[in-house]
Amino acid sequence: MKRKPSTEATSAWIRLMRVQSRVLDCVEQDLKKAGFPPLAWYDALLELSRAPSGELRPVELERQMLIPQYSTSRLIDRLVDEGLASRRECKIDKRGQFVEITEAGRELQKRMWGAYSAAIEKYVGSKLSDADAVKLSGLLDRLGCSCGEMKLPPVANVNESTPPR
Amino acid sequence: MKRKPSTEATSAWIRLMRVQSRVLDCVEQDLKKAGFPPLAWYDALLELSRAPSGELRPVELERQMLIPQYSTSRLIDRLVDEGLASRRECKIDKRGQFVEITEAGRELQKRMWGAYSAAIEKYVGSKLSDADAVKLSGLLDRLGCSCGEMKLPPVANVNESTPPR
DNA sequence: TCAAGATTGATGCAGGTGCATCGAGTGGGG
DNA sequence: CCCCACTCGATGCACCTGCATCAATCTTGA
Repeated sequence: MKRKPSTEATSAWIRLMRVQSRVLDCVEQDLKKAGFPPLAWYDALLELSRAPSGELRPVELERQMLIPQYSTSRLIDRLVDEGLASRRECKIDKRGQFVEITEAGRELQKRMWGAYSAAIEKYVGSKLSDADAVKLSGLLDRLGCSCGEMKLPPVANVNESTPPR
Repeated sequence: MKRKPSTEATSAWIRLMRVQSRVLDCVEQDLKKAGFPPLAWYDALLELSRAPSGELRPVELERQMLIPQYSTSRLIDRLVDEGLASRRECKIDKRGQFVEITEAGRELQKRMWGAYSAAIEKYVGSKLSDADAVKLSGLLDRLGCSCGEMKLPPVANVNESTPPR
């Protein structure tokens, strides 16, 4: 009789899986209904817009977003196709390149934040007091910071002008 | 200055997304490395094995698993292809059918639970006290039970003979 | 200096997912 | 009884993902 994971742990696991997939679904649906592209585009545009001169190496973007290399490569393709970013050659390392956000990209990112933040409020903010949100973050951090080893910023300086990291 | 979602809520949202994707990834990887199929197969086999006579209507399975209809249909295809389940006609409603788990299916489900439970312990159980796991479950439930309207069972009666719902 | 190995980014292929739609079958109201 | 609306499950299509691998370039160390 090993009983490896406690019933409590198992229950938390199940809820983690189900709740995030439901909530993510809801948010993505809201964005889509508002005529916006998927969240991944927002994340990429945000990272680019944050970067010193609006440009990043694909490798950097990849590390920020925690997605595989080929996935980054194709996401950039799509952004470029839509005129939201452009590829620029990298003089110092001819293997590499820079990806630079365009004005259209910056603008889309800002417009998306409107719908995105509304969705976060609707599906998360309105369900939890700030104190509970902090508790939840703390518990989640305990899970996150070790199966991989990425660090999220301590507790985030987020407001309407500098959206989420 | 609207500041719709508090920074606390936004931070919780980000962590929810990132942590679950990391943890899920880890668990799926462990299963794959142990030579098992994806978690979705396990979930389906579990639901089938729980059902009164080891069979369910696809529609039921769909509702249990919270996945779209076409997805269920194709998942069943794969299970049947691998001999883990079989389709049986439904006499009372000729549109429908029953899906019945096979012996091979039941056996695979049990073997997978070994690897699966070990992964849950590794990535969740070992990171959280039971009390914290309960807190986490409670907070997650507050998010889950309203963007859709499914109810997870109150807190789960899970042990080594009756794996997670 | 040069070969071996590591890093960057792209891509062919197989498979999975979402969307729309279809055909078969049911069932309820006129 | 029949027609219309609905439910059940399957499927064609486009797209997206993971995996393996590639070519180009950089770096290292003998």
